[in-house]
Amino acid sequence: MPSYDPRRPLTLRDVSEASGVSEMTVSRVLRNRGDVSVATREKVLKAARSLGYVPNKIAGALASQRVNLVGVIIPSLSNMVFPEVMTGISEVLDGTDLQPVVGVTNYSPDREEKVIYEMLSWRPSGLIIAGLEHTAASHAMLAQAGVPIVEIMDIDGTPQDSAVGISHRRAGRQMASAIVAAGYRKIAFLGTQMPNDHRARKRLEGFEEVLATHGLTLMDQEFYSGGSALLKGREMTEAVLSRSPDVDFLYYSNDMIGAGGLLYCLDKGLDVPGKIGLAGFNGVELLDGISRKLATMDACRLEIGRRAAQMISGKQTLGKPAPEVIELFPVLQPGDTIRKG
Amino acid sequence: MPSYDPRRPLTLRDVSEASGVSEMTVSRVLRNRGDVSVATREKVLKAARSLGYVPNKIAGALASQRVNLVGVIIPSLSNMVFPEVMTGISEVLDGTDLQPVVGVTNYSPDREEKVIYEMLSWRPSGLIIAGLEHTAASHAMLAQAGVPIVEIMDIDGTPQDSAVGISHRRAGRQMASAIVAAGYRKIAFLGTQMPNDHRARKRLEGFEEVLATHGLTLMDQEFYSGGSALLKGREMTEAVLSRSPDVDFLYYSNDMIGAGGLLYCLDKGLDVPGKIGLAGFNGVELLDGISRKLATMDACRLEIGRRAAQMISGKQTLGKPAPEVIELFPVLQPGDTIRKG
DNA sequence: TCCTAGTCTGTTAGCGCTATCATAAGGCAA
DNA sequence: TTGCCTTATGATAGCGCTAACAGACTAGGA
Repeated sequence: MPSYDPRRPLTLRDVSEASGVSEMTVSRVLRNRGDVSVATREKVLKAARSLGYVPNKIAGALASQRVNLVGVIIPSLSNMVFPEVMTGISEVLDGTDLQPVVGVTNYSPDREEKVIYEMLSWRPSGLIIAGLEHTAASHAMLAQAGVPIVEIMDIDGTPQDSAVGISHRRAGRQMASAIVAAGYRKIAFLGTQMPNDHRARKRLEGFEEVLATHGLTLMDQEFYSGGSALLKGREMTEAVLSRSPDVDFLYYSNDMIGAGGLLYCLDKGLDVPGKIGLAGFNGVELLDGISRKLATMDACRLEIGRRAAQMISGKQTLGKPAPEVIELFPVLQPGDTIRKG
Repeated sequence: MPSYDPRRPLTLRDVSEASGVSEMTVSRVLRNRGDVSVATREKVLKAARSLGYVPNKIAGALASQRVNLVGVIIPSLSNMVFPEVMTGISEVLDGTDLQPVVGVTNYSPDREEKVIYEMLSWRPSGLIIAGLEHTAASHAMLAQAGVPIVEIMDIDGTPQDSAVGISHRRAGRQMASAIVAAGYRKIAFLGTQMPNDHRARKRLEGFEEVLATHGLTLMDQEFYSGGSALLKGREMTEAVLSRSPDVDFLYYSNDMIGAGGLLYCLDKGLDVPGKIGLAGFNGVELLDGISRKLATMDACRLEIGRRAAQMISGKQTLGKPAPEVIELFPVLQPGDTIRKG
């Protein structure tokens, strides 16, 4: 057991003195860089271990001008979508020397601005950020950051630098086409009351666009914010069905509220998908345990995370990274809640 | 718009030159520290803004020996429990100048060791870490870190420094008592196959302890790992019920699989809670939308997060922090799946 | 007048590392 | 032997900021 004063933090110098070599050599051993003889290496490692030395990355980063951190800025951790993106990112970064650091904005542009500022002040090697819509100040910071920026989830717009995502507008259109093709006509939308959830908004826009080409409009709409999504889905569904009893399709902005609605319909003994159809969005695996499978579209979250991480880690080595936009294509999963054509 | 070479990152010196004052004064303005005349302050802020300067916290942290980061080390983000802890932590830290940084261990002790090392190498102001069980090396690092450490979720054991949590053993005992009191006797356990989920293990130990005092043992057990929890709950329940048809109670290690089991029982038209009772653990609000409410115990996650953050931020100011252990007491929520006494 | 106190700004010296170059020691061909 | 390369280690000079102190100036009391 080492005897040291815990109030004086250990530095390279302590390890250097304990092992009888210069600080530089200790640094080389600890980073596996440069030629060090086997004997010296062992000696240093032994000393470092017995002291319980943990290198100070603050100092290391300042000296080397390199920080092995990748900032990841997302709106929320509590719905199931972003943890899965994180999984994809971690999966890829685990094979590099980069580390993700998460910042959460709660769908607030102001908060996003602060998080970007905070992140950039640590001079990360790259930034992965959800969405294409940011405040003017945020855009300015991203533009001047001097590191690769990858905007994820959405590609309906102009990326700052690179982007990986799906077209939510197209996703909305696809779902509308499928619903109309299945013969549903009296369609209601149930979604979040979030002015800053641009992706949900774009899906709805695409959705209504297609309805319009068929001479249709939404028969009813219902919005919520906060609370347990499953429960909200149930409540909203009840509200819509009592207000507009002849609705024959419920389009939800996400799978969680869709599942709540589905459970409600099943409880009420409604004929799903005969008399009434339902669809959500996201492909939340979590919900696989429900007896009837909700129609949905996979948002390619895992793949988006992977690609984004690859872009950042790939650009590490190169000098002048070329902006790149990758579009992924979600697949409609009709499940058991849309009538078969 | 500023015209600058994006390859040369901005420093305090650039702002200093642009505004005609010393770097020190710029630093003071940007940190709101010390006396600076209003005129100078404006001048500096204007220059900083127009250049798009973002301070370099790496250098600042090294110089001031202070890092406004709190490391939060948790096993997973994909079940609902830790995001809620994070919410509690953020809620409190938002009122301070501290910032949480998350590390995820995936329930692996080795990975936890690496994450601790990585975190400590950034010299955070404090560390919040889930659980009391760590590798020897992890314990050594925590002991020598020289910053406040708060172990959360669990208090059945000896904390390194401070701790906030519940007694999972007691929680298991409470649930067993309630189940036995309601007259159930043929009890099965369904849980995760994770040797490192110590909290689930402790709950089961407490549970079996009480059964034993009533001359009972578990009639059947079923374990799973990975996959959609809701679906696994369904499958495991089916397996148990077909293997042990006269089981009259299903105790799940978490609410998600419990909910899967509940949906299965309801689909099969079983008499819940008459013929068969169910209970989970966690108080996952997410599941409120299911028509029948699963018996559970709230794990006080939000409160744990809040308290832990308070302990860290409180210890910021004081010199020698006193270790502190806070026990919270979960409340049994009988829901609709345990017979009324 | 001096002296003190208060307000503002600048100078100096690091923080704990790493890049870079310098040096020392050994090996080996000519 | 010389010369030159290779391997192993050390010395020096920062990285971009901030703590701590030093100074310049103003105001006001004796």
